[in-house]
Amino acid sequence: MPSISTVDGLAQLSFLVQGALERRAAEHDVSLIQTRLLGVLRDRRPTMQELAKLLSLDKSSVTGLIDRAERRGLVVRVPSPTDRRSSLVELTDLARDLITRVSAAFEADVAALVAVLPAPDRAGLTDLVARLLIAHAAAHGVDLLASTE
Amino acid sequence: MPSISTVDGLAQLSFLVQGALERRAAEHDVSLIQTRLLGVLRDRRPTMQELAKLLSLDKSSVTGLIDRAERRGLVVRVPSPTDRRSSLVELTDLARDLITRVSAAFEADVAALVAVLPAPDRAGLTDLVARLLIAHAAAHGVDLLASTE
DNA sequence: TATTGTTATACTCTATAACTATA
DNA sequence: TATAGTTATAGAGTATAACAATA
Repeated sequence: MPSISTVDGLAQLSFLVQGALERRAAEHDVSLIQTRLLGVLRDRRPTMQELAKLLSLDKSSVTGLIDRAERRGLVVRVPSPTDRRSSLVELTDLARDLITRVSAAFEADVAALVAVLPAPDRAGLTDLVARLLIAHAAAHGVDLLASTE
Repeated sequence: MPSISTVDGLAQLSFLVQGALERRAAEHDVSLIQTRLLGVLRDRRPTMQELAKLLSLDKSSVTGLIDRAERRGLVVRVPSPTDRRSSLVELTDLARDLITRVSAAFEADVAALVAVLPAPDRAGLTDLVARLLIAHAAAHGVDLLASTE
């Protein structure tokens, strides 16, 4: 059997998983970053500033990102009630529908990927991955990267 | 303990791994796609056409990608000896140096990530991931996605 | 005729710097 | 003065369509 190092294996797996997400998003004509945006907004209503932090982007990049998403009817800017300089960004129902469908397709992809493993091994994998993520989050603070969707 | 589903866990892990690669590449002013390009060229000297297939890009996108890489001294176009319409693309020594350093830093990142697991668990993870990748490659043909570097 | 690669064009995504309007 | 957000600008990355050169 071809031996794969831990590093190579995780790297290849990450390409596989990201590729699946990108493909499923593309089916609905959204990019990976737009998908991440929608995912982040699923349970938040941040300011542009906060969004920039959440996505690790410059504020001017967020302006463009939200402009395009708003033009497509996926998000709306709501004036902040407490600061007249500031806007809050929130999802539209259209976007909620969209991410629900993208998520479902993506989850099916990943489920199919791991379906080749017998159930006990699958459980073992899930456990090991969870331990990695928990240890990483503990070491680096709550990591934003999360929230696929 | 927070329970994480298999799908969510793999998705989050993939963001973590890709983020590390992207960060390390950025330290040397190369993008993720340029890094993938260099990785693919490490053991190949493909035509533009073949490169497009390997990277899942349109041929016109590859023209631009190679233009920019060539301008930076990372690759060269060599006339094909057998077809005067065609060029072969190959790495320069500069690029080999670059990917060696990016790879080393990235591998250290991933090694640090998995270092929290005891050795036997780490071995178990590697084995499970390898089995996933092998099964996937068998089902989908040799998958190009591979070749992190 | 078909294939290889480039060019023209258009759009997304990103950052830096300068700006406006609040605070 | 400092902060929130936008605009102007520049560049990477991507695709489609039309094209030139070669097969």
